[in-house]
Amino acid sequence: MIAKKEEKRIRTRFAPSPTGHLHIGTIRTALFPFLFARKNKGTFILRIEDTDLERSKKEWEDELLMGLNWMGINWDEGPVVNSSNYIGEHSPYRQSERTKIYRKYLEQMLADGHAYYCFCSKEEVEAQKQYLMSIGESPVYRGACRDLPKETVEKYLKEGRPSVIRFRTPTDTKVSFNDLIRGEIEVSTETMGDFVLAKDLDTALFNFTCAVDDVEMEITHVIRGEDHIPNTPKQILIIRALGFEEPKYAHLSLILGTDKKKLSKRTSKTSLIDYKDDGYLPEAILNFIAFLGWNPGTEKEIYSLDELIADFSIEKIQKSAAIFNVEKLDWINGFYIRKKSLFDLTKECVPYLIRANLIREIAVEKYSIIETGEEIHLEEIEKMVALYHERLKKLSEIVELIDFCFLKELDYPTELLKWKEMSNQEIIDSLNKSKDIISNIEFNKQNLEKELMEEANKLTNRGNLLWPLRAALSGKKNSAGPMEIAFVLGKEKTIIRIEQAIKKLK
RNA sequence: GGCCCUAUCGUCUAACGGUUAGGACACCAGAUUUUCAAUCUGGUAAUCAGGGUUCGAUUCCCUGUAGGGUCACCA
Repeated sequence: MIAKKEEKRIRTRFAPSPTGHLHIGTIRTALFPFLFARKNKGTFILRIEDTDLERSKKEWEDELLMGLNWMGINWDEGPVVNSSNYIGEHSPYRQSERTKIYRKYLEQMLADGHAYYCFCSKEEVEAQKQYLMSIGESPVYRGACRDLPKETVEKYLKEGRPSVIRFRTPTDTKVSFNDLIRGEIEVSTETMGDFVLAKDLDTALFNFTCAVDDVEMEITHVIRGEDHIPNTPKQILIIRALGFEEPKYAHLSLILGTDKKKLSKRTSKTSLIDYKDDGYLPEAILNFIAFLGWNPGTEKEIYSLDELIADFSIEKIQKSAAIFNVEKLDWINGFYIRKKSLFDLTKECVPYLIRANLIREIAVEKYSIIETGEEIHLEEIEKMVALYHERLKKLSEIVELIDFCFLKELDYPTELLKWKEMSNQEIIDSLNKSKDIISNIEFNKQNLEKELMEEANKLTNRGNLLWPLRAALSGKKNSAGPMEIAFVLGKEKTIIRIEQAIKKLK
């Protein structure tokens, strides 16, 4: 059955090159075309632009794929997977596997005169550019090879002279396109010159491969970073020379660091992996990144991926660059952590505790505490995590927050036990009082709370009882409350810690 | 240097040409509290500058300024 021809289904692509760590800004240029495709029930394509064999590495591609997967940005098309390496059913398209396609179009352009061989040396080209720059003109190639007689070209080729393939850019005309985000953009062909399409028939370069693939893959909307604006007219020219119609374009602004420069390692972490390791949740990063340059026009700010898809629209994308502001990311991350179930949160915290050498996994949901050798079940760790569920901004912080729960003896200055103007003797008395109460009650949360607070309320300042106790139990200036901690620690450990503190004071 | 893009609180941003220029993060103050968070309440804080167009410009136009991108046989 022949399907009725409907209006073009939307197809977008994300076309990264695997030449380094997966940048947080790269995630954003993946997210927007993804959202646009999903919103419009279209197709989202992943195309790895690895024509630069020198710089492209498999490890970077792996990191890229894992990162996208972690964020929930999945692509729809590509060669069917036959290795177990991928989580999705398709591996991405790779330009390194498409040289035949590029060759075909290159030959076509050479044959119809849209492209030509150039035999100028790098030095000649460079010198010309320097000169043009010095007289205030666009530094572009305007070489002699453009109109080399056919016979000369063939002769040179036969001689094996080094050459490249250039585009015969139409002179003295303008290329314009309607950017979906920025509106009309017009560029004169005089400012681009005859740029290089390929080093040779089997080594096509970026502008050419990109243009060819966008039409070959029937991309309807090219959504990419602002840094590609200058490439767009070139690619449009190539596409038209090939006899196709160009897609629509939308150029996203860049993410800037706090120094208002392109986000770089100088001012913050830049790779997604670093954020992941630091304990940022994918849903928080997603929410934050989406709102850097986009908003729904309402006051709703918390968005899941599905909600983003539902409300996404290209018109709401901001034209200006946004500064990456970690404080807001921290806030959103804390928000998502608070929303997480305690069980899930605990499971995500465990790897951090293991990495910090506080515990070691010995069986499913069972661990041993490194320092004491004691066995501990996930449920008990859960109680510790619960103490800080509301305070946590990123998962990695859990280590410094609950490390005291796993230690045999705490190391802290005696000074810490002192609340306001208490004397040593008063602190000892206070701790003894707490110890008596804890020793004599039936040990549970309610009793702890009730008896200790009752005693504290008798004093002019509750801190006189509660501060020394809390400091003795946690060894920290800031922590959760003493009753909560005592309950998590258990009766025996609680009493030992009070005794240790008293000993310190004597 | 040429070309291109951008410009609202410190930051992310909202505002059919008519609003006391709104919200969020951060910050400050208060409430709560043994501490630190969390939470609640309140507050400080912005239309880059100069010209137009208009009865009226954050909004439209021009110029300037500032910032960014790009000018590879990289992508």
